[in-house]
Amino acid sequence: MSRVPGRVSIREVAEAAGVSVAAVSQALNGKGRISKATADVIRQTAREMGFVPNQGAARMRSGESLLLGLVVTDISNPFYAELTSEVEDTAYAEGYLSIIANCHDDPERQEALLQSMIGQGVAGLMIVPAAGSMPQNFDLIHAHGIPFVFCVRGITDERADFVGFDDFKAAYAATRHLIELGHTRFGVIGGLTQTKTGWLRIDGVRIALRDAGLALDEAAVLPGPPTSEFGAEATGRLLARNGDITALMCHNDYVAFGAYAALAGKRQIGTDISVVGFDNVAGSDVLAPPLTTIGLDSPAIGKRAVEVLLARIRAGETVRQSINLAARLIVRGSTGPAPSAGERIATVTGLGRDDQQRIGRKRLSDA
Amino acid sequence: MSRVPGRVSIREVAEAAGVSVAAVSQALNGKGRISKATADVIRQTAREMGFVPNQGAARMRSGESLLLGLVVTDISNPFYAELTSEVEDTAYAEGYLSIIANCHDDPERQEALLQSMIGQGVAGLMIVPAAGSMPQNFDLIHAHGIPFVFCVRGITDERADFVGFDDFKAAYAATRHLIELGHTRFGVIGGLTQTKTGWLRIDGVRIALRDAGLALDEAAVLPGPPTSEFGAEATGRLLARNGDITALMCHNDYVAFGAYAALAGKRQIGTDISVVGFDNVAGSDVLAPPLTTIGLDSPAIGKRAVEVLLARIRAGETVRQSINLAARLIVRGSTGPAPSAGERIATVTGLGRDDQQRIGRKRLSDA
DNA sequence: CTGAAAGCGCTTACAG
DNA sequence: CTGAAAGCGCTTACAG
Repeated sequence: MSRVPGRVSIREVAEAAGVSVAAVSQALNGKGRISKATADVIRQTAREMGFVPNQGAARMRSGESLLLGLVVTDISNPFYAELTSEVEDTAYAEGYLSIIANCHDDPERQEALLQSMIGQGVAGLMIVPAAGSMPQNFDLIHAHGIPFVFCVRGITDERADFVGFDDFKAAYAATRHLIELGHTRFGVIGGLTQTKTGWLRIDGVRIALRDAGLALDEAAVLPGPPTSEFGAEATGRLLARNGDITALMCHNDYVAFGAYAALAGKRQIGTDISVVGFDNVAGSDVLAPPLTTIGLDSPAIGKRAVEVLLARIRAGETVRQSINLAARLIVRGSTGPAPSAGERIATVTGLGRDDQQRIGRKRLSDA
Repeated sequence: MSRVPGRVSIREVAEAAGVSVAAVSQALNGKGRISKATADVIRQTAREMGFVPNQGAARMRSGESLLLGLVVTDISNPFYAELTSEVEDTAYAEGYLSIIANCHDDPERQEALLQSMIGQGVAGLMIVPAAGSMPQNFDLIHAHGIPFVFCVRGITDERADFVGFDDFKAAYAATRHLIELGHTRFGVIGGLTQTKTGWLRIDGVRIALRDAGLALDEAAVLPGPPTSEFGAEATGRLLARNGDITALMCHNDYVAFGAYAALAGKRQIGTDISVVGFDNVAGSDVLAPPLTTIGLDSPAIGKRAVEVLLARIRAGETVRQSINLAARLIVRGSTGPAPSAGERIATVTGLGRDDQQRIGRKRLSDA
């Protein structure tokens, strides 16, 4: 009925080559015992006829799939665009095609997507879990015996692998940097405490201070949404209540953008107060002063996710792993010596702006 | 063998619900004559059992597919990331899943991808053809009766639809802008003349000048690769041979970046010489001076491509269409009055840098 | 309104 | 080394 006239089946190839369909299947897949001569004839015939095996039929019979699924928040976000691109490249190199989709942080859409991907027969799934996802949102995948790996955002789900960044270590390193510049009074803004990422980043600051014999004033910790609006508001509150802080750790760069706005005309960033962001988003390097931040290597996440997934698909049951790639501190003009530290160091910037632009998207080294 | 234990088939649902497999199929697809009562029981049973229909099997029998394929140059390129994201969103809204892949401008990889996608049973394909693609590279798709649409880059292939930008009109508009500023001596650099895009952009300049009663000095037209390296080199040659030009049309922003480098210390951009780019890539708004360029609305391309493809899939054979979306001239500081025009206008910028950043990724209105 | 059966295009034991 | 047949999970005429 909707049978396409042009589509040639394995049977037609078999007839044209004068062999059985089994012979064609074996010749094309290099399996079974077939003489080299017959196999060559068959392959040649298949090529001439424009034969493309129906993978759905093959998958149905053999149970083997050459399809991987990836669900991210939003492909157009540069961070995920890079992750996605690398996932596709890595999967392709291993012979897999990728079904890719946006969930837009909507758990329901995420669930619908996952179900559709299962229906298409994916061999495995990579998921950046939508905000608010619960382990039971992934029951269907598990019931179907499909391996899956969480990326970037962790979910406490012992059935899946995880590949992400070490938020704790990154926050710890950024805090060390500020401590070394002589800062002792810290503020921390942004980050939802119901998320692991939110907690870990705050903990990194807390523990780094403790390890240096300093204490984090818990009144100067203002958790909240990861937005520039919140950043501005929280900074305003901090200035009113804890006006003596000299170091401001922001949950991410957007929160830091808000902090910049709130500090304008009140404090000199990099001199009176040092500000640190997280993510190294586009624009963070062209602020005045450029923002010190944490660079995350999103392609590395994508690559590792595919590797972990394929290992599980191919090896079957193995021990679950949680992989945290190190992030990189990018020191720019927004951090400087604490004002109390008498002497003023001339310039504390990492890469100049020109360097940043030249390095461009692939600016981060693999950790 | 590799039969997954958890996977439940339509037969198991039928047994559990005490009906035939045909009844289950009809109930789940809303086809055939089934009493509402039975259908409800069946649907409930299927849900409880976590039944997910195997689309490969369904496709094999019905010939209907819910899979679309998209091949772009590089998903991590922001332009394609936005296009890709919009394609996925639009396809999802219509019930389709998207297989997405990078071809990295490699025609062989493109062909391999296309073949794999056919094997997976895509209902239609969207392709940004790899540089150097020939119509015969798409014979396989055509032979399989799969509708396809070219995006962004046109290929002279009457079997496919096309959705892209109107390069000619855009170049024409940019040239008009410069003519209105009093420029009469133009240089044009970059763009491969074996590509349609290359020709159309140059033609736009040529015809706009002719329509204004001016002539383009063909000696000041230097086609070449769309890179900043070529931009710098070509600008150097132009300065030596046609030092009197006051307006420089660049094939794209990267070529313009090269022109900036070559002009440094020799001409004041926006005063001595006006420069126009194409694409509004990241960074074009933070140059000194910010670059006047053409903004392309990549999400609009993606959306239209899906619409055109679905129309063909659903309606079967209809007349082929070629859709050119208008681009938008973004006037910034790199274009100003021609130096001969006595009086100097204070500032000629479009959006300020802050506006640009605020508008961000979705900066372009749909044409 | 419902069920039994054929068949979509493959792969895989199983005979020869 | 090669072929005939069963069966993967669906949908669709076709009987009842």
